[in-house]
Amino acid sequence: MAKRRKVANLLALAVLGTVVQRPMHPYEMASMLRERGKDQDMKIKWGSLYTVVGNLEKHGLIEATETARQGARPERTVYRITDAGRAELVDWVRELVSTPEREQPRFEAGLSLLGALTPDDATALLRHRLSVLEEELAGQRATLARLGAGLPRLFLIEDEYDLALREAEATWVRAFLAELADGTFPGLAQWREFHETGRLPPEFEEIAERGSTPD
Amino acid sequence: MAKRRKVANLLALAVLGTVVQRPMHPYEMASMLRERGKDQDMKIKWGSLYTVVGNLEKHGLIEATETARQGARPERTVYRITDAGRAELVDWVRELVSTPEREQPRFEAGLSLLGALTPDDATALLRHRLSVLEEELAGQRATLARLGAGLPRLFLIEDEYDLALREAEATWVRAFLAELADGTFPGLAQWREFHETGRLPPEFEEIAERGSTPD
DNA sequence: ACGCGTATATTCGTAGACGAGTATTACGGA
DNA sequence: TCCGTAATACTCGTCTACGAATATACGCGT
Repeated sequence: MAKRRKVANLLALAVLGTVVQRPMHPYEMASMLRERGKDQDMKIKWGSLYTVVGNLEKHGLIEATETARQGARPERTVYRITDAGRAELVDWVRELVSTPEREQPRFEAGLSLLGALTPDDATALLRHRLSVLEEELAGQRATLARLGAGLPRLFLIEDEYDLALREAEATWVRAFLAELADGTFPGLAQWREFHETGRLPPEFEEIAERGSTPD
Repeated sequence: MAKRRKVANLLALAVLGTVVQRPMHPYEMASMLRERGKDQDMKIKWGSLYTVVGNLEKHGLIEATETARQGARPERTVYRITDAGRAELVDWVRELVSTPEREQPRFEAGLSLLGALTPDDATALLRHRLSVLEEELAGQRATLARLGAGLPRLFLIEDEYDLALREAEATWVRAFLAELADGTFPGLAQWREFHETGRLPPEFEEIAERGSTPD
């Protein structure tokens, strides 16, 4: 079992990743993260940032250096990474890269309860998802091409990976939609029937009672 | 903006998904979830379960019916879904299905700091990841085939989706590894140099200083 | 030279997530 | 029949995440 990290929040990893470059104060870390677009989705959570920095310090992964004060403002504490911090950073990245981990994406949670919608509703919504997805993909491809011109690939692999996976998602949704649209999806009739009559077709009752994956 | 849910935890969605079938007490919900393998990764978090059930009740999405007591044990409260709960369930699933959302998978976080490892280390770790992934995929394919025989596809789409995405991940990792192995990955020399000399090649210094994605 | 919007920089309170503990019952074997 | 182990069913306390509030500095339009 991966020994659990003293500071588990992924934001802490990002912080270590910035402060390894040069000493910084928290707000500066946030700005650097923001500049890198590391945040676009996960918008900087100020609360967490200071908690996490505090914890990193408590566990000796970073340490305060100067605590300069400018004008009458609260003093900005500048942190520097320690050897332990550097070690933790490498170890953490090694773990993340080497070990696939089952995550629970929200879409999957939705899919697992897709039966709660009517087939027609599900179809319409998936179509919507697909079109948004396609738009976003176009944008991502463009950005990647633009940045790829001036930056080493190494700085962009996360984006390449993200793009690849989202493309796979789009492909999957398209295939699923096709089956729904042309009626070849097996069980479509029963699914529809269930929503019209409000009852499960008899052959499913026992199935619904127990779980669907009796491992 | 998606109005935020009164109860945001995804576990709450799962709970609604079980209790919509018939009234249940918390422990029973957990068992049903476990049976469905909904947990294998996200092992049931007992603490959260009762908090979440409490919150669902507080917001009128479920309500207590009988509070039977057997023997001297603490009374088991049985909950039933309300109309509001049913509405919330459908609305939530609709949202999850219709709207792609940027998530932050752990692997991606690792990739974005891949530069912290040496190319050789990264290669070895990715190979490890790939082999674990392949093994898991074989397992998933087998399970899916086995279950697919006795269950309607609708009950298994999350698994199909998950399989498809993990396959895409494996494919991507394979391609990346190939580039690293045959040395065609651009910037490989500089990456290696950085770890040998401890300094960035001059052409990257300015890049490292500002962010990599000046959106 | 004076507001005023925006960027800088951090603190604090609270809701929620979760691990670990607790207590009872059922069951199977020696 | 007696004990140990597994399953049932929950409670509690801690630790964390995060939103929202706060307060000052700076640039620029008028």
